[in-house]
Amino acid sequence: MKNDLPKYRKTAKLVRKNQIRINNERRILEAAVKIFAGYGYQGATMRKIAEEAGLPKANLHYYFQTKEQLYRQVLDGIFKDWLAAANTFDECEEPVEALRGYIETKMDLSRKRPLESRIWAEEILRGAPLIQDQLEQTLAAWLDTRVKRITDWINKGTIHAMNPRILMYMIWAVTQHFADFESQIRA
Amino acid sequence: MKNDLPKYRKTAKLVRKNQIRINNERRILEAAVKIFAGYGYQGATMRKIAEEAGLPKANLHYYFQTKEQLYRQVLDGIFKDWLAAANTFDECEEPVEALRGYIETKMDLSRKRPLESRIWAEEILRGAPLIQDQLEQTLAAWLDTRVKRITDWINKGTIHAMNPRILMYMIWAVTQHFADFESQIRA
DNA sequence: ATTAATCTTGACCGTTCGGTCAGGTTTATT
DNA sequence: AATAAACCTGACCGAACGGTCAAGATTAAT
Repeated sequence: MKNDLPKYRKTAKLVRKNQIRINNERRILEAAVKIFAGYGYQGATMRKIAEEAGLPKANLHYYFQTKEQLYRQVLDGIFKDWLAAANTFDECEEPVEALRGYIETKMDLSRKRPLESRIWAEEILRGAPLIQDQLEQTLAAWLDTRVKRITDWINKGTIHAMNPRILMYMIWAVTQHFADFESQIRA
Repeated sequence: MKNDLPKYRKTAKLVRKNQIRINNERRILEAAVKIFAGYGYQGATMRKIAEEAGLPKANLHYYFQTKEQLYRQVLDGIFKDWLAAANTFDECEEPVEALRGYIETKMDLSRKRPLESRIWAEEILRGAPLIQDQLEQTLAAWLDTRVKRITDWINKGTIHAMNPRILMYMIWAVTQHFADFESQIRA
């Protein structure tokens, strides 16, 4: 009895209580995306990110202990989006539609979030020094199921025989690179 | 008469005279390629390059005044090689052979010189901040002649109708990205 | 109203960065 | 042999880096 009201209020308060934290972390992460995309990991500085976020530098370190941790969280967000987009590959039965859907979704993602795409590309280019484990585990499994699917298509004669893994890499390469270079291609 | 011998000797001496300079500049450039490829422009330091070259840091600054100048020379070398490879596009009359030859040469180059390819990719990814002008001039002209060629093929019906510029970009993207990501693809 | 927890921040720290320079050594020229 | 030119380098510099911290301000809980 005594607990019900406090409990209810406590929950409500908790939502509001974290508002400052949530808000500031978002601001910092958004600023971090811009700066990391524009300067790369090494070129980006905590000062620039703080300036972009409109907060004192020491405040960034209150929410994210180190530059590397901040960068990791940025990468995490990108990785989740990328994986989600990749799932469109499973929605279609026919190879043409599945591939087209996947490519379009991936291109869309890169176009709509060019900054994140750039950060991602740089991290991969540098050999994914910070997310190698995560990438190897998640990506290997993800790739395997798609490779199996393509193999099935080949066996059924729906598409020409080819190394399915190579096909996936080609699609990956084309979309990623296209997205990254699009702004320059325009010019 | 009096001049002949001295002149001859002078030339011979000049060749030998510059040996030290030529040798050291080569050593430094080779070290710079390794370090720039491994750490990126910002991540690379003159100390690391000096260590890799086995020379004191101050010595690098004797031959290359600034880090940026050293980096520019590295880029210059890569650009020249890349352009030379690109000329294989002109050697064949038939589209299939021309394209295949170009792609193969470019892939070969990327495979044989993965470090340079990486540096190049990173520079492009960052928006070519240091070689934009050079790139725009040389590349635009280079692209134009190839685009004309592809257009001719299309008009003759030798290949399917498509945006020739897009075709070039796709080939470029695939080969470049493939080369850059190959080591990871292997793993 | 008081206490506790969270948030904020200017000032500061040790380290490393790119770059400089004086003065010595080696190599080329006469 | 003497002079000049090119080369070498340890020691040093100011600036900027990532990160810390104490002490105050704000917000939440009792």
